[in-house]
Amino acid sequence: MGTEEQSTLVTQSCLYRPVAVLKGVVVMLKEAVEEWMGAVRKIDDYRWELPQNYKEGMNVPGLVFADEEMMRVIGRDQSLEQVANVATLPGIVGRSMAMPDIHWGYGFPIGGVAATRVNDGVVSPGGVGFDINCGVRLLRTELTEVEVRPKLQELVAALYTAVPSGVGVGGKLRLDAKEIDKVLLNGALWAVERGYGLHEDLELLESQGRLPGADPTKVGSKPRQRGAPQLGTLGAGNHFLEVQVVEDVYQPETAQAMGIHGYGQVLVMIHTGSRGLGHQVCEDYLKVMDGAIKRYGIHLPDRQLACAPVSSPEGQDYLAAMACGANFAWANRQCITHWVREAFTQVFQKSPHELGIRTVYDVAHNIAKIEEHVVPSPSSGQVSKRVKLCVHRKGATRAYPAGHPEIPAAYQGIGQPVLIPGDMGRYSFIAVGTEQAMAETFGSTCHGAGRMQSRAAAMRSLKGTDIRGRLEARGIAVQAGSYRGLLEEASEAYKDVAHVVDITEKAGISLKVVKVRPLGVIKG
DNA sequence: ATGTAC
Repeated sequence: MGTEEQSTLVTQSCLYRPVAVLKGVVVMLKEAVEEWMGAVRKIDDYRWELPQNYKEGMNVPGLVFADEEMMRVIGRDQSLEQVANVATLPGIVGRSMAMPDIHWGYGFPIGGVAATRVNDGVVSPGGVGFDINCGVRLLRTELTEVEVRPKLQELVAALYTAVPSGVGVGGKLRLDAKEIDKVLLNGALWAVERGYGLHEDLELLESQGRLPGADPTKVGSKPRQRGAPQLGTLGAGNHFLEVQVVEDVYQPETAQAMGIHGYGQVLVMIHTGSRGLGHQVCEDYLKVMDGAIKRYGIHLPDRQLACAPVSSPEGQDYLAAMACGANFAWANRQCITHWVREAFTQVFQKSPHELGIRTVYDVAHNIAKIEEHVVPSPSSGQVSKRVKLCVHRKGATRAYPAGHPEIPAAYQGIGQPVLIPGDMGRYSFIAVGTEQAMAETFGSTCHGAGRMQSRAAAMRSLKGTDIRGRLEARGIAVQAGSYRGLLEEASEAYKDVAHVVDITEKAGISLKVVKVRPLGVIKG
C-alpha cells in the first residue's frame, strides 16, 4: 500500500468528517423536531398541548404558545421535555406553560410559567432561575432622535462611564452589612431614600420595587459578600442599557397613557437583575432543596427541579431569601436609573425634569410570587374558585389586565405595561397585559427574544465577525466591555422577538403597544 | 445569568 494513497485517505477523511458530523446533527435535529410534532396536539393556530400522558408522573398537561414555525424551533432543544418535567411537580395547577420564547434552562425551561398551590404544592429555585428578578426598567424622555443623534457618541460614552458593567465588576457604592440588610428589606425604596431617584418612580414599579416577606436573616454571608460591591451595576451576558427610539405605535391612546407620544421619541431601557447576590442565593437554596426532597419524599424526573413544599420551613426560607434577591435587583435598577438621569443631564446640559426623564414601568421576568387566581376546583367539576398560588415565572413576564388592583393608578385603564427586550441591535416591544392572560396563564406572557443558539455555538459560528462594525453601519453606537460578549449576544443567536410578540398577541395574552429600535447600546 | 470550575 503506497503512502500516497494513505495520505489521500487521511486528507479526505479530514475534509469530509466535519461535513458528515454536521449532516448527522441536522438529521438528528430534524428527527427530534418530528418526534415533538408527533407528541404535541394542536389546539389552535397558536396553542399546542403536551398531553398529560406524555410522561409518567405528569399532574397536568403542558401548554405551548407557538405557531407551527416556532414549534419547529422549540422542538430542537430539550425545553419541551422540561415542560413535561415541570408538570410532575407536586401541587401544580392548570398547565405547565411555555411561552414562544422558551428554550432550555436549569431544570425548568426559560420562558416557562408554573403555578403551584400554596397549601400542598412546592416552590423551586429552578423555577425562578439564577438571576432572581432579572427584569426590565423603561424610562421615557421628551427628547427626539433628531436632538439626540448629534450627541449620541458622547451620550453612550457618558452612560458607559456612569453605569459600571462587566462580569464580576463592582460599582460606586460600598455597603456595610447593616446597609445591605436595608437594601434587601426595602428594595427600590432604599435607593430613593438615599437620593438615587425620585419617589414618583416607586409607584411605577412592579410590586413598588419592594417584595414583601423579605427576610435578610435567610440570606447567608456569601451572597452579601458577592452582592455588596455590585449594587448599581449592569453585569454581563444579555444584560444591557439601551438608548432607544420609538419606531412604531400600534395603540396610540395606550402609548399616550404611558407618556409615549409617537415616532421619534427617545426612551431608555435597562435590562439587569440581582447580579452575584441573586446567583448565590439560588445556589445556596438549591443545596437546601436537595435535602428537602429527601426529607419530604418528593420524587422528581430531574434533580435540577429540587424543591420544597411552599408551606415548609425550607420553602418559606427560600421565598424570604428570594424576596431579598428581588429587592436587591429593584434597588439595582433604581440606582442605574439615577445615574442614567445624571448622564443625560451632563450631556444635554439640562435638568432631568427639563429632559422629562420619567419611569414608564419596571417588570421582573425571573420571580416566584404568591398570588390569588381563579382556577377550576377539581372536586366540584366546573365550579371555579379563588386559590392562593405560588406563580413561578422564569423568563416570563407578569401581564395583568386593566383594572387589576396590583397595577399603578396611571395604568388602571390600559393594563400593566409589559416590557419585552429583543436581541442586541434589532428592536424591542412594549405591550400590555390582558384578561385572557389572567384567565389562561396566571397573568403572564413572554419575556424577550429567547436564545436559539448556545453561547458556545454562537462563538463558533460567528468568530471573527465584526459585530460592532455591523451595528455601527446601521447607525447604532456601541460601547461594550468584551468582544466575546458581543459575539454571544449577536442577533443570529436569538429568535426574532417580533415573531414572539406576534404569537402572544394572536393568542391574546399580551397586546403590542409600541415598537422601539436601538440608537445606542451599552454592554458588559 | 455567574468571582464563565473549588
